[in-house]
Amino acid sequence: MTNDVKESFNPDSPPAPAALAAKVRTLAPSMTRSMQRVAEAVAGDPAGCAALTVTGLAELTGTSEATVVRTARLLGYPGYRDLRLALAGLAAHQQSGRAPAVTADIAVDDPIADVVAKLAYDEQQTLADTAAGLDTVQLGAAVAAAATARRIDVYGVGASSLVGQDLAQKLLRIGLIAHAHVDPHLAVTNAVQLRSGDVAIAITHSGSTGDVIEPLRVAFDRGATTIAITGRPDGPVSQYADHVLTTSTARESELRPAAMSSRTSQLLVVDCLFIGVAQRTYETAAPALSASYEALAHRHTPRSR
Amino acid sequence: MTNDVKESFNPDSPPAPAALAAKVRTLAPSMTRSMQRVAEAVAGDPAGCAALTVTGLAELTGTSEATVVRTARLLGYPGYRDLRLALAGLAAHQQSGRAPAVTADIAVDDPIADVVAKLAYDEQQTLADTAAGLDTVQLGAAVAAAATARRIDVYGVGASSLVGQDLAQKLLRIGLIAHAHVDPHLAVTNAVQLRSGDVAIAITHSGSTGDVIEPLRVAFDRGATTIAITGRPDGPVSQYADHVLTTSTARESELRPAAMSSRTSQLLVVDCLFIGVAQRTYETAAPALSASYEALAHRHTPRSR
DNA sequence: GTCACGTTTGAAAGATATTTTCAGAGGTGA
DNA sequence: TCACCTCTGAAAATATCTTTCAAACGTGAC
Repeated sequence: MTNDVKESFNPDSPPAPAALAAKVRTLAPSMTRSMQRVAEAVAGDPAGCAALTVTGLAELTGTSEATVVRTARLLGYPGYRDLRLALAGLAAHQQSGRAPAVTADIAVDDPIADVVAKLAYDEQQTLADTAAGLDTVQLGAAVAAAATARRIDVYGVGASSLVGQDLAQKLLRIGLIAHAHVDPHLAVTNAVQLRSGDVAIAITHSGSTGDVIEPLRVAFDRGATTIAITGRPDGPVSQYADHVLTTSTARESELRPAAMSSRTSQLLVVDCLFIGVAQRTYETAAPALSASYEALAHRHTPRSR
Repeated sequence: MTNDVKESFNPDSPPAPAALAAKVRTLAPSMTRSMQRVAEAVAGDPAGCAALTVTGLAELTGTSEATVVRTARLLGYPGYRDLRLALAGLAAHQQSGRAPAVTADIAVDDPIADVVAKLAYDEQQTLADTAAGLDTVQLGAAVAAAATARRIDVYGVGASSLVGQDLAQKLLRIGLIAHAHVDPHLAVTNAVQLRSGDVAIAITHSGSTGDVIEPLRVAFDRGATTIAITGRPDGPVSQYADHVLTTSTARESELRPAAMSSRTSQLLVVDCLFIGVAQRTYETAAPALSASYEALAHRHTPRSR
């Protein structure tokens, strides 16, 4: 049989979802005049009909409830109620098939709803790209180093600084000694203290942020295990990194600076790193996490309910 | 005849097409026990529930018809009939897209590659849920207020503080006067300065973080336009918010605290807010953005290769 | 502990929607 | 023209959904 339903590439129809129009055409000749009017309305605007009661559809088609029910029966449903459910499904199906035009850049005059859709789509894309491009061997090595580190220093400036703080905050929560450095001078000063068994993590999208490379270089020279989280694995920062974790570089637009999407990518990498460490230190991490929840609980006012 | 084909991307907030699962999670905490049972059944097996009458679903969940109707109302539908139609749509929707393979929670003994895949998937899901559940009208109003604000104060503590800093950082970049407050005492002290024409933004996942609610309340009392970004739109924080932007509540596990996925959701909302504001202030925002790029350029060492 | 009060809940009444029934309208061929 | 059949919709019957209301439950105050 040759189904040439052109609206969807998925003509799959176990009960009778998308093949409704075809069914109407097939059965139309065996219908009476009134029933044809109903069937026509149903096939022409499934979504609209799904919103109508049996009485409403009868009025719309200038027929009676009885006729509507008869038509539903002829189309293979137990009654109008079930036809209506099928129509609702069909409507949703059609709407989803309508390819969302979210691949375009965000423009100045985009309505706010489009901004939300495009942004969410882009971020999802960034996540997928990052996950696909992440070297799990490098990640595993980084996790191993961090899980057993005496102390962990994180360097990041600008947008990356927040990512670094996020990482340090979480590592602290599971009982590790982690610190995020924002001030480049203090970062270098502290890096001097590092030695073998310590871990230094530099976060920079461009891979060439001097303020971040410098402390990492010092840590590297001191014998610490160094990790770079960067979108440019071939950049200068990698020179001083034992392990390089690559973030993806999403497309940017005038309204959406690179810092925005790189942050999403960086956060995913950082979260993976964190969870990996939490797994390895589960014995101590789990109680530490519970403890921090409880400590916070009293800071929340009781809910209204 | 009047065909009212609704083909806008995000028709309106009351009926939720695919965002149902997210909506259930968001609203679940504010539900009573019986209603939670119903909501759980609905979210767990939309297709199955779509086949049930109100009586059937009441029996299945061991509750009464009244409770089922109440739940449907809470989820934003006029009654059970409409919820059922939406469920039918959702079921059809789900059937078209194949079931994802990475729905399991992250376990302690997952290999690192699985962690990456699951985490990325969860985050993507969180983004989709957030985008679907975001009220664009509220967002638009928030954007309008922020774009014309004399000054913008952002409150957030803990994980949300980083989100707040991110927002403030970006708004500063396009020439707005924005400040992220981390210290609750200073936040209140500063909130006293606010007045009509100013904007205060509180970020709290739980919706009941006293340290964040307090400054927002003060700002609200002073006549500033207040915005709450929260996962609990029915929480105490909303009392003092002119506009509530809802973040989605993703499932959490022992290794993946709620703070982690809420952060993703919050960042998306914040980014949408930012871009909305950037659109509205494009004349000044665009040059400001370019200027900040150039100012940063010399901080990057020329790349190797 | 006990009481008062607000919340939650389901049984049953009430309102709608759907299905069935049935009698008349409309058509067709002798 | 008439007998006969099909088609049709009004209205009754049934199913489904919604609302009401009082009892059960939980919670905080005393």
